[in-house]
Amino acid sequence: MGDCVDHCELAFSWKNDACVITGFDSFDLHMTCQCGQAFRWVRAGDSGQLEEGVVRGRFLRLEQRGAELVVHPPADDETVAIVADYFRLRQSHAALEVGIAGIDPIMARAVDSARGLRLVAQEPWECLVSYIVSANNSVAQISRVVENLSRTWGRPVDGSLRYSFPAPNDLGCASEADVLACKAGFRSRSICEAAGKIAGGELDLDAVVAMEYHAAKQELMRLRGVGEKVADCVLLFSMGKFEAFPIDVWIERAVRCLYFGGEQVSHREIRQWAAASFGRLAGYAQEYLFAYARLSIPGKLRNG
DNA sequence: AGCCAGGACACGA
DNA sequence: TCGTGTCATGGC
Repeated sequence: MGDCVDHCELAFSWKNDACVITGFDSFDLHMTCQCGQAFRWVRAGDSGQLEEGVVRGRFLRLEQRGAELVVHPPADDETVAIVADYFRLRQSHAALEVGIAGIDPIMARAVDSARGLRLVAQEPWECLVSYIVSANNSVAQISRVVENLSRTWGRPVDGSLRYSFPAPNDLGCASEADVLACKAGFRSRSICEAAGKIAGGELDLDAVVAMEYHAAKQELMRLRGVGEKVADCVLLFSMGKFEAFPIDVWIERAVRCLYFGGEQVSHREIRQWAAASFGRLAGYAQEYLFAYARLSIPGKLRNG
């Protein structure tokens, strides 16, 4: 069930320059875009029905109508392909959710609280910078900084007022003071160093993608500002390493309260427990737990 | 005013 | 290998 085999046969039909995608199973566009794994999606439209974002240098304007996903113009073949790929629409997600919900009653509740939540296939470089920025930061602030970086060094994206996320080369030309002006704070130095190392070929993200999970994690952690948690997020959200189990304050709280009776648990213990409990699906389990924990703000999960 | 936010790092024991 | 203070920045 975690083999990421494509199961869903998608159908595409064009109406009025928009493309309607059907054929996918369990999928919730807003849940997926707003859960805090990616930072460039904006809810738009009169009733907040749209999700607008920039992926691979293209402006995407999406709307879900039940079992239909509408790609608003421009919906050329490449754009539609990017959408299907980004949200992994060919993957049978319903089957995966059944598998996760079947692990234990807590996971059943977690899946139920966020059904249709997908792990998107982000671009590694953008994801890396986003999660360097995430250190001791809030989702709203991370989005702001990523948007500032794009506006400052990215390229204008056709059909929108948005900008592409700058390539390592483009960001590599920036001074630390320039990055600081984007409100990146104490993470500015880490961003500049990462851009320099990747632009200079000292670290090859394509090579990291090809590595086995643990080796890939060690490689990413060579970068300043990249510890275990950030590395796991990059591996999970942009490199298809679904055994990654990022542990942040929310996950620690959720695991401690829901599984360890409120007793203190070290990150090392949580990692071992997650690997033993969820195996290759750890990343998906983590994302449902994260959504479940954040949904129960403020404090249902606090202190046992 | 003080604490928290999808932490990492240097330091000391 | 473990805890602790610190790092910008903004919201509550």
